[in-house]
Amino acid sequence: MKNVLNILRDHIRKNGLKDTPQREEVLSSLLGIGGHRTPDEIFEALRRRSPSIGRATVFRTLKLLEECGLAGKVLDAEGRSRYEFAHGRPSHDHMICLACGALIEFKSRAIEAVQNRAAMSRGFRILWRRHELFGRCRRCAAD
Amino acid sequence: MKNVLNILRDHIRKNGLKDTPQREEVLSSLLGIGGHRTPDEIFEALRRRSPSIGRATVFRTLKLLEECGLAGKVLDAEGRSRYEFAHGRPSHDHMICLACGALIEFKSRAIEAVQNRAAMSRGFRILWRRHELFGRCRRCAAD
DNA sequence: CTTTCTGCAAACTGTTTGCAGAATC
DNA sequence: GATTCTGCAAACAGTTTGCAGAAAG
Repeated sequence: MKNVLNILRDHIRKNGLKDTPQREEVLSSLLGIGGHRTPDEIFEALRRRSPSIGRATVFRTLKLLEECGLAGKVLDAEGRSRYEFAHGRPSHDHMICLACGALIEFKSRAIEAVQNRAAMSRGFRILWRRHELFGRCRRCAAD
Repeated sequence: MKNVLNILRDHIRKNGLKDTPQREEVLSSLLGIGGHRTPDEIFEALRRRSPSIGRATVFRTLKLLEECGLAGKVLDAEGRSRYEFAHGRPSHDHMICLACGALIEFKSRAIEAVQNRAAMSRGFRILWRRHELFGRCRRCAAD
């Protein structure tokens, strides 16, 4: 937790930005509630502790966290963005249950290898990936 | 072309819907302009031939085409939806150039195999997939 | 002649932006 | 003190919906 905060603070200092309580609160909220959250979920969670926080600040801060690698963005089945805490976590893919909304992470070296090979052969340089499987999780599989 | 129209007509009849010129025009426009298009691009293209067409009709019809398997939806880098003509085409993945917006399709049996294996082992049933690589295409690779 | 469809405008959702005052450096 | 940040409200983009009249079956 301390080191994560420091990553944020370093990024802020290096870029001549300002260290504000709101920015640290958004980060700790993202860390605290865990999982894959919409900006609004994070906003509502924060609002309980700091009722004066604004929705725009949450959006702006999540973008900032994304820039310094502390947060990752996933698009859910409807194209809404969801953020997850991302630092130090290997890149991973998602299975998204259309029935209950569960987000299951998985990772596969094999997929990355194939991605890299496909990109290479077309002269394409990958900057980031979106790999999401939509369907039904084990619990919802029995319709 | 004839057979594609018939797929649409069959779907319409089977579901007690009505066959309208607008619906056939949206389909032929999607076919005609090709590629991956936003609803608005299709709307504007159609408007040149049929100035009275409404934006809502295009949205409603694209959803209809998706239901009968004639159109597929991809989310672009910003999360906007783009449609492509889909009938009879094997499922495929996309590389999206962040510099010029080019959409490159590719397909890999290996990726599908890994996807299926990963899903299977977690009791997950895949209904559809989203697999998009974002980066720079060959032409834009030299920054 | 019943039901569905269209085009329009208004509503809605998720996100961004302009601004005046507050906080940080 | 200069600059950045916040919270608010308004703006915005993409998409959906309610409705009255038009078209299809």
